[in-house]
Amino acid sequence: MPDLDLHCWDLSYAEARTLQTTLARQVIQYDDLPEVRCVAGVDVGFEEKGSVTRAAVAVLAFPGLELLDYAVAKVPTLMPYIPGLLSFRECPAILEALSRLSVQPDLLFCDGQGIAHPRRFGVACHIGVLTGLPAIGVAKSRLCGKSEILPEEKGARVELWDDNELIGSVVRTRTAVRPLYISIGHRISLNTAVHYVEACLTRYRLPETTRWADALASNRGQAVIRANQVLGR
DNA sequence: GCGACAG
DNA sequence: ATCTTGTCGC
Repeated sequence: MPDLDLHCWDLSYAEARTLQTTLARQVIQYDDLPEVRCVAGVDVGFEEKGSVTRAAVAVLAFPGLELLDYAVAKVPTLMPYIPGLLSFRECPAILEALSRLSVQPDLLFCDGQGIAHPRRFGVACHIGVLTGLPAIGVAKSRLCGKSEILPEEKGARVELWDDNELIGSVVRTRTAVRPLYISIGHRISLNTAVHYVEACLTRYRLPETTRWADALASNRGQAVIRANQVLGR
């Protein structure tokens, strides 16, 4: 095993790509997760014209989806957004937020791709491998790969392929809305990943995990108040 | 050389 | 991602 500095984030783009290719071999692409009693969603936003990265994590009970815990972290932004290198920009803040949780999730939903990535190492894989947590990539748009036309009805699902590899699923979570791109992050199979995403849906395009994280990460403090009410404080 | 391109 | 209100459509 090479001596890698996994927590050095200000890398050259070439170094970052090489690290992705190396770490991709550590992704576990089959089901290796405990009984799922709580799931978490992560979301990242930016402040101060992008100089500050803000990450929010929301932990929900499963399958009830009640909010159990949450955490928000702000750290200086070190990398710009480069397609394919998103995780190097967002991971520091996400890891900090995860470390502040008092309830650790059994499964993590990440905004962005898992293995549906040019080097099979999107942000969901990066967070999964570094934390050891089972993780799923839940992206709102496509980074790479091709798929057949997706029917308009809720529940429709087609495979996402790239370079003769099955890298993800394109899933219609509501009728006539843009689909979600779901892929393996770590310690879970594609079918199980899609199963859990669908189990966290209510009446919206995004799973509740992501919706809670979005609300907590947004600038309006209303969400935090709501969170405190739910937590009984 | 010409697009494509998670958030 | 972010700047931002009301508005059109299923």
